[in-house]
Amino acid sequence: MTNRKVVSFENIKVACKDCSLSTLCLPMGLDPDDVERLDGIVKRSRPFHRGDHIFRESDKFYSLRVITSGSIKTYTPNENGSEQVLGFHLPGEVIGLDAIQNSHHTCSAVALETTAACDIPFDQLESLSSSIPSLQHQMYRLLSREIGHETEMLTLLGKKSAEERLATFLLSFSERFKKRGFSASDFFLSMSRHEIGNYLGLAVETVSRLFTRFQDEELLNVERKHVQLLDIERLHEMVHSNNGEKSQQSHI
Amino acid sequence: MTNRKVVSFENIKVACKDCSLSTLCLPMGLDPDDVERLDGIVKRSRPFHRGDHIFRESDKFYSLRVITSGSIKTYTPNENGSEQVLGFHLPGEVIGLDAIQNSHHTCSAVALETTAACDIPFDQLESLSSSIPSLQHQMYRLLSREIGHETEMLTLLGKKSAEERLATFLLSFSERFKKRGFSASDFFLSMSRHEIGNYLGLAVETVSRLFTRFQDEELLNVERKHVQLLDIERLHEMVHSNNGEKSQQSHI
DNA sequence: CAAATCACTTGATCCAGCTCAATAACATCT
DNA sequence: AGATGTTATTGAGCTGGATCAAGTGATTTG
Repeated sequence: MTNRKVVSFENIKVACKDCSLSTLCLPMGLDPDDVERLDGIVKRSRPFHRGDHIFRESDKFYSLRVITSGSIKTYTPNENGSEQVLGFHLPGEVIGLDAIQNSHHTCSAVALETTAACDIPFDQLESLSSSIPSLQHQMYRLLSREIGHETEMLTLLGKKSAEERLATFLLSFSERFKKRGFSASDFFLSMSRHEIGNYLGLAVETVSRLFTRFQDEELLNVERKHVQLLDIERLHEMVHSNNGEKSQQSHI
Repeated sequence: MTNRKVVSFENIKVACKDCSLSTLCLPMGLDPDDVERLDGIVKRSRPFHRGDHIFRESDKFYSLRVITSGSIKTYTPNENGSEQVLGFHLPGEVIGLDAIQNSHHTCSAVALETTAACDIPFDQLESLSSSIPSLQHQMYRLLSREIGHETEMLTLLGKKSAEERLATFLLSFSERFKKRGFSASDFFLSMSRHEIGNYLGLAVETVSRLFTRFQDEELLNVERKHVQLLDIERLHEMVHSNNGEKSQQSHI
């Protein structure tokens, strides 16, 4: 999906200050000196291939990961083999935040394609953030933002129709790709229909039918994983335009 | 109840070290000295009455709040007057964490009954946490735990049946009351059926019918807001016992 | 106190999205 | 290239929970 030309993997690590993601990632808003110090604790992990796990639920938690290229999904495995997909993550996004609370991962993360990540040992990050107020601030914001995202997902799953869910999903990717310098209207989704459905609380068949319908309505073209949004405007309306339904209110 | 020597009569504040919630709240795991320092920035806010807002969506964010008595609900108002209930909060729980990200509240909080709260100015908390590593750690854990909670809600809303949702809801209150020294099987719910339904992604009527059915099945007695759980065991089974359905998996 | 309002319950009906089933399009392997 | 497995699409029919409608208690108001 994202052929970022970060030379080659293995040993070469791009310094944070030279990384194209620095405006999305932790260094955001830090002084150059502080970025340097942060850089000192960041490690580049080996590249992951499609299907490789970055971590698994109940693994001991050592470090946060920042995706640098590729994409991953996080999910909670259930006892019986079913799962709930929690999110799809693109370069610049931090995963593992849920694991801070008790030093164990509460979800699993798996690469959806060839993926590289930076590794930030949390204990070191923690002490570093004690001495760099803006880094601490950045961490608080990051965690808070994650809460905000999940809150939006709660509304999506609690109140929105299937069509609104898929539209929201597509627009989210559109914006995130755009923010990363890719096309907002022409991209590849690295996950399966099944995973999309699971994430959105819908059956695969529903997702598939919606794609077909959106295409019939000339909202987009879709060919397997390749999506071209033709009418982003109308997708937005679909999402915001009042779910204006029954005004579900719960008076005090 | 030891009073600190603070100005007004309304501002009589129990010191953190003497507060019965200290094992649930921020001071958890802090040295006495550090609790003292934390105590220095905590203010007791005026009591709120049923229906009073603690804060509203888009209000400027100044401080986190810790409920000390009573209960509140948080919700995101939609343009059209509908809303999504995000959570119900009991003494010892911290609200406002979502607002750190951009200094504005992203949800509203309203008292469900007469409620008191502590007020922790966030900028002061932030600088204090720079100099008290265990407080910083506690903050990271708190934020991470919130992410974990929301993650569980995502699974609830994405995959669970109405009956599983209500059972989960009841058990959550049971445990939280227990942790606060109240009965795990006999309690009052401060929110309406409507609010429960909104929170769980269900219609009021469904919630009402489920209460009736649970009562018929001798899982509980319910009389308006008064709930007595008769078979917590079976409620647990209902939740965990595999939703053993169709093993929704999304293979990579 | 009755009247009005609000919260909850119960019944009847409906429908969005699920399940089941068959087929089609790819992908991977030998 | 063919065989096998996986992923996506499409159709048909079913169902859990929503919606609509009516009634019953509580609670508040005058």
